[in-house]
Amino acid sequence: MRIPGALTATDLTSNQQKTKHLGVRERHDRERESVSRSILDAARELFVTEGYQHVSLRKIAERIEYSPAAIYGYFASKDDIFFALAEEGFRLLFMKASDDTDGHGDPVDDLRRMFWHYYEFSKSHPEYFALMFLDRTVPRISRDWERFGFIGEMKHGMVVRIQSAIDRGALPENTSPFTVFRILLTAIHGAAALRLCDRLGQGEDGDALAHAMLDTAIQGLKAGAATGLVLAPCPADPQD
Amino acid sequence: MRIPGALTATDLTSNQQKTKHLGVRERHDRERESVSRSILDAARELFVTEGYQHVSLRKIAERIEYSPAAIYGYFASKDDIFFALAEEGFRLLFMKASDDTDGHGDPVDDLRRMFWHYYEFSKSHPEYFALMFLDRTVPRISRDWERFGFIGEMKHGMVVRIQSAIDRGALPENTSPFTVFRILLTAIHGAAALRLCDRLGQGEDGDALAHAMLDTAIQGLKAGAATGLVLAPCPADPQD
DNA sequence: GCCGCTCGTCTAACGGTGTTAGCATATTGA
DNA sequence: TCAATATGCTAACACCGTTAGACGAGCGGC
Repeated sequence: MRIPGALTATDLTSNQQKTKHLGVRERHDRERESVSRSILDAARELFVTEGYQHVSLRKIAERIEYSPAAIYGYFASKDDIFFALAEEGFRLLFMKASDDTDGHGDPVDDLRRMFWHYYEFSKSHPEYFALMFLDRTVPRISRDWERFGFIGEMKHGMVVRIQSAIDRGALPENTSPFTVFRILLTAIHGAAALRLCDRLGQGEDGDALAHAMLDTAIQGLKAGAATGLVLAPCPADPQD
Repeated sequence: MRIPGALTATDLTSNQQKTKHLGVRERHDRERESVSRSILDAARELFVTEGYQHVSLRKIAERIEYSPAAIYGYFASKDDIFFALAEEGFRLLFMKASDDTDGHGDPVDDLRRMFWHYYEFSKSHPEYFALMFLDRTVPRISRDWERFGFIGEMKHGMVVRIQSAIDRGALPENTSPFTVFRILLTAIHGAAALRLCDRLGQGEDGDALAHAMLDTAIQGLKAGAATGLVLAPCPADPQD
């Protein structure tokens, strides 16, 4: 067994003996995580270059110089690898979206930028995006929404920012921030999905479409298309 | 060789001899089409019940009581079967959308119903819809848009209806019907895709979201969010 | 009527997939 | 030193899309 980039067991033998048996399990855990990490890294790189569908466990195993069966010591199935990568994807999207918590400029512009990140993410990390929001072959992801607890926090943060924009006059007063969240996400998702699934007309500008779609939806909300309407907030969310 | 529902060769032997060699090719063609039809029927039924990804040529072959290899006499590849089904799907969507060419009631309502069909189609024919608008594993479909010539006609018909709605005051005068088409299609596509890909919150009402999204987009266009903006009409379309 | 020929189907296989069983081995704790 | 555990491996199972080659039925021309 070779674990690239990690200390081998023999390197630490003397240290381990000095400290009796303390830290042995920790080293084990570290080694396990190292292999697990390399599996995920290999899978991610292969997804980006070869495309989700054409990546096999054998290719991943070959890349990390392990046997295909060895992977099952770390992940229960191929789905589980995708699952772990999806979590990384959500953290990535969350980081991108939260690093410009402006909230002091034009509130409409704030709304726009908030959801534009979603579209940008679909371009910069297409494989992650497909995994998280498009793919119908990894069904468990939708059943385990709540397993990613931080998604709730992420959503909550955006709802707060939306409420702030409403308070600053960007949208009519009696507009539900949940509804705004849903509507704008749906709008930008439509543009992102059409572009990523290659369903635009030939030569059509996806960016222009996404921009126009977002503007149109915001304008529609501004005109009060959804005032008084409350699209149920996800029950899994903290009701606040 | 058994072709269910079709006359066997021996049944027609006497007739063929009476008319010398006339009609032999026609019978051949009929038989070919009958088998081809049964392949498509089996594939469609299996897609609906088992889901696109889990249908194999072997299952299709078993269903029609042929060997897997026999299918290759009718379709060059598994992709080609999907391709043929996609064409059926577009014709289906076209029929549904064109059977209520109203154009005399409320023009806004006319717009709404026009695109609501798209959403309804995504519910009534999810496998067709996924094939036509979501799936990223059948890449040739996007490269061969123009192979479905009638899609151009379909689009044209909708653009005409949109222009009619504009003329009747549903939207500002200097609004491009192409832009309206693109925007509303994107909006309703977002809702349909989120629902079909199972990415809504648990218990969230997809219909309500789709309705609100469509209304919001129409309201936004009404408010002039896209006046003067021309999202390039697909070059493959007849420029009119 | 007989002989090539075409056509359609079959069996068998190739190279691939996700996954599992069982064996070997190295490292652990006593 | 010895049993136990962990973790890798090989080999296989049951699939997949696809192809090569054999076989046989029906056809057109002689």
